[in-house]
Amino acid sequence: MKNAFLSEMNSRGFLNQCTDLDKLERILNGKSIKAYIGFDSTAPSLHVGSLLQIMVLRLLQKHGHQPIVLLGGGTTLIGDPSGKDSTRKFLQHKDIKKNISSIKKIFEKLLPSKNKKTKPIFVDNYDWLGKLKYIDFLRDVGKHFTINKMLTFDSVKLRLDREQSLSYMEFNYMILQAYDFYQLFKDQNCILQLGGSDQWGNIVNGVELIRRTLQKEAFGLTTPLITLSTGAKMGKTEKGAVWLDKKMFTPYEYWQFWRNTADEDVKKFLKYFTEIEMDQISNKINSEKDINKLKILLANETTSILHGAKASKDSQETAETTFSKGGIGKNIPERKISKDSVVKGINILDLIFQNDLLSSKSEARRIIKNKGIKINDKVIDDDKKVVGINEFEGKNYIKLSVGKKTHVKVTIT
RNA sequence: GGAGGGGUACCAAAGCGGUCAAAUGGGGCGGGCUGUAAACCCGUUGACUUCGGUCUUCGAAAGUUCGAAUCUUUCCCCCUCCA
Repeated sequence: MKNAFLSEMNSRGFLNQCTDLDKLERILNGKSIKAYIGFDSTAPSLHVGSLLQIMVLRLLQKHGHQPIVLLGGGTTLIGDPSGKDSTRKFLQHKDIKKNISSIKKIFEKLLPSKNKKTKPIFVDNYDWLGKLKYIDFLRDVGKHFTINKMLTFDSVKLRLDREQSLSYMEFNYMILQAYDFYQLFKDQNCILQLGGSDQWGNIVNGVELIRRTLQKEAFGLTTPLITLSTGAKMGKTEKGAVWLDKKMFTPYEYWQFWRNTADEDVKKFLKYFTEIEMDQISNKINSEKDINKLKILLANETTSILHGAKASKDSQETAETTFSKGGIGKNIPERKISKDSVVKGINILDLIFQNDLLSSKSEARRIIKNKGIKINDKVIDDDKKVVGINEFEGKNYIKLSVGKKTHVKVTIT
């Protein structure tokens, strides 16, 4: 592959399917293009599940092309049935708008905007979808879609095969997404739509719509679906989603998430989620025998991309202090406790519960029984334990641990 | 429209008048081993508790009964077959 962008896409493992790779390559060799990816606005933040797409946009910028970030104010009102078993909850337009504005902030951190030629363009498809007239739309756009074909798309077929209901509203999703591409092609001269492999059907529909209505060629390219070695989907942990917004998921937690990558996934993730040059990655993989060092590298790089170099370094230091030295790192989540309660003494269950470390006292009791609760690394084996000034050992804080990985610093105020 | 089957905890699925806070499996959580992996092993998995118990839960509501996830009635939802 001669084109630098596509060849890096390829070597990083980002290429899944393309409508016409050879032709796209010829075009990319000749000029800079605009490409777009659409993002759902169902939540106030994106989570790591969208990170691969963002990495692709960064790569696009690195090679001199301009990304268009489509935040689906219109399509989120409808809900993409791709890969979903059931209709998701109905969102209100005002909530979607709020989501869009906070998601946008994340993109502003992740996509550099200094270079005029590659700075990201943000669009909201509500701007055009919201204005559509039903009859006109059916005549102009709807006539290009046959039900016969729509029924063959996975997003629809899977639902029907499993006999899960698919509303007429959702059934229209793919047409709206196709129309988005058409719109961006016409208005912005955007010739490429990127997306995850589950978006293939939606993307192809857009390419075809453009061909039929404008007699022009547009391209679609998808990235593979990432699955973890455990078979689970990326981005969700048992404790919830791994959010990119630091208010919802702190840099330290984010660092920990990557640090805890399964052995089998580390090399793959270095390619996907860091921007270390490919030859350096292979060097490191070959020379580094300690897989934990590679995990730290992964955590450092990913955290640095999202939260900045300092946050990444702090997180690493915190992890080192906390896990290797058994101390309290500076980025460890902090909790406050009033001087009063310390003097009076506070029951261990209340202490845990009040600090939101566990969702119930029963759970805390159980864990105490299993020797999972520690104060300053000493196991607490009595659920009636009263924590008082003694536990503070002359300092104004203690380390309170639940299990091996959750540690908080409780400070007297 | 007709005939049948079903809705049980995070998920799947058993229970079909008391011994049911509900078998079993998965998942989760805690511990052990290790490397803040994986695999494996042990424990645990509704809430509150003075550890005696108490309270809330088997689609929803009402009822029968000393006692209901289990029986009755009505309602809501899902599925299969026929038209």
